Amino acid sequence: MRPFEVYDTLSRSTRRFQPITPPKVGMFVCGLTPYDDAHIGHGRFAVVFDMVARALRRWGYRVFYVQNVTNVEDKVIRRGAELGVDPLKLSDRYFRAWRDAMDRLGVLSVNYYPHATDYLPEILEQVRTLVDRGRAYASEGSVYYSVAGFPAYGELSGQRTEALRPGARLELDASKRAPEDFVLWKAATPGEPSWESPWGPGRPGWHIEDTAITVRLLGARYDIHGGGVDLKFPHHEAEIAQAEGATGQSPLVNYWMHNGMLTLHGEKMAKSVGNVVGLAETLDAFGPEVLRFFYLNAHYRSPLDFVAGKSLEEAREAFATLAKPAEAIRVAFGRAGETGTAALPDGLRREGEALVERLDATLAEDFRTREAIALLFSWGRSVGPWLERLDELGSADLAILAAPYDWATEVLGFPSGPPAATDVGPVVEAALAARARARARGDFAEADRIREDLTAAGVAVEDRGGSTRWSAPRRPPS
RNA sequence: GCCGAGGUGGCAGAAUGGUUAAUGCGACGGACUGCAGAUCCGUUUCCUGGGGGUUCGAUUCCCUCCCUCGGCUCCA
Repeated sequence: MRPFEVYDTLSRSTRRFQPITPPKVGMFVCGLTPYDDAHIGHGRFAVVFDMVARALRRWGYRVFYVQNVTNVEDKVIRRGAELGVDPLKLSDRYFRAWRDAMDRLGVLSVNYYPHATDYLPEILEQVRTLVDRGRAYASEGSVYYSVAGFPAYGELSGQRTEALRPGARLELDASKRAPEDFVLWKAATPGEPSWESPWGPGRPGWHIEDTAITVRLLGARYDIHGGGVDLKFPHHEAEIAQAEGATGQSPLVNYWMHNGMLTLHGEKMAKSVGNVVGLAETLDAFGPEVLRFFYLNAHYRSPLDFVAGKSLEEAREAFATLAKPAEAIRVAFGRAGETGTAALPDGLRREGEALVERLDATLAEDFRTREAIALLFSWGRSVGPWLERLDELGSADLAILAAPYDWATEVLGFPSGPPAATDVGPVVEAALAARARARARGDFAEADRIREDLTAAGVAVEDRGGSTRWSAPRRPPS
C-alpha cells in the first residue's frame, strides 16, 4: 500500500492516510437526488471520486465505494406531482439516466448504489435509537434531532449553533423545539409516498439515509466521506450528529473530502440557479475523455469555472495533444516485434521508467491531478521526436513509451479506447482516389473540394509524405 | 455579519523560503506541403491583488486592507 496524503476538511489540514483496517478502505460519497437531468456539475464530483477510488486501488487498497441515491425527498415528490408521475418511478428513471452517464464517463469504481427506500428498516432503527438515547424527540408525527444535545455540531463547517439562529432560512416550524433542529422522520402528507413507523406514517428526512446506510454497510466509523463543499453544512454536519449520536462512536469519518464547485461564468452551477449545462448533451458533443480531462485538469478542491464555447473546446485541443502520442505508441506496440531496428537512448528510457513513479507520487500528495497531467504533456514532448520512428522500436521500448499513458488510463480514465469503428471506409477511399487523380493532373481546386467535403463530414485528411491518411472522428463532431 | 476557499502571463491553471515561476490553450517563426491541415522544432526574457513586517533572500511565512467564489437548513 502506497502511503498518501489527503486534505481533511474537519481538521483543515493535509494528513497522511491511515485506514482503520488495512488494506480495506470504506468510502462513501453523497450521490444524487435524481429528479431531473444531471448537469456537468454533478459529473465533476463523480469523476473526482472515481479518480480517488482508482488511485487507491492501484496503490493496493481494497476500496469499498458506496454512493447513495436519495430517491425519496421533497424535490422528487414535488417534481413527480408536477408531472403527474409516481415519484419513485420518476427518481428511478433519472437514476437510470445517471448510471448511463456514469458508464459513458467511465465512472466504474462505485461498488454499490444503495437507494434510500431500500434501507427503511435501518433508517427506522436509527431514528428509534436516537429517540431512545435522548438525541431526538417526536413531535406531531415527525421526529427531530435535538442539536443542543450534540456539542460537536458545527465543527466540520466552523458554524456555531448560536450563529445559526439569526439565519434567514431557518425553518420556523412550530413542531420543533429549536430552530436548528433538523428532521429525521417527516410525518406523511396525504398523497405522498409514506411508510409505517412507530410515530405514524411518514418518510425519511434528508440526512438520515446516509448514516443508516453507512452504519449498516461501512460500520460506525469509516475511512473516507466525499461530496461537494456545498454539502458540508448542514448535510454532513447532520450526518456526524446522527451517526455519532446513534452509535456512541467517534469520529464517524476519518477523512472528509470535499470537491470544489463547478461554476458557470463565475456562478455556481445549480438547478435552483437555472444555469445548468446538461451532462448527457455534453457527453454527446465532446465525449467522455474531454470532459474527464476538463474536470481533472484542475485540483479537485478548487472551484472550476466553465465558460460556454471555450472551456471544453480548449480541453478538447489539449486532450488531443495528450492523446495523439499515446495512441500512436499503442498502435505501434500492437505491430512491433520483440526487437527493433532502433533503440531508445538510455536517458529517455530512464525518464520513462521514473515517470510512472513520479506520477503516483504526485497523486499521493492530495491528488494533484493537474500536476500529473502537466507531467504527461512533458512526456509527450520528450517522446515527440520518436513519433515518426515508432515502427523502428521493439516492444520493450514501446512499452516504456506507453507506460505513463497506461498509468493515466488506469487512474485518470484517459486516454483510452480505439477510434470508433466505421463503415464509411470504402466511400472515403473512393473519394480519396478521385482526389489523388485530381492532384496528379494538377487540378487542385477539385482536390481541395473533395477534401473540404470530407472534412465537413468529419473525416480528417492528411497528406503525409507520399501517402494520404484519413481518420474518422472518434465521436460525432460538435 | 459569521465560516471556508481563492486572487499568478492574452486566457486556463500548477508549484516553490533561493539559479531563467510548470503545463496547456492561443499567438508568432521554422521544417514539411501544390496550398492547407496534422505533426515536429523553436519563440512568447518585461505575469504572483494593494500596503506593511520577518529574512541575506518572499510569489511562498506573519499582519492588514481590497476584491471574487462557496456555505450560513434546496444543493455534487
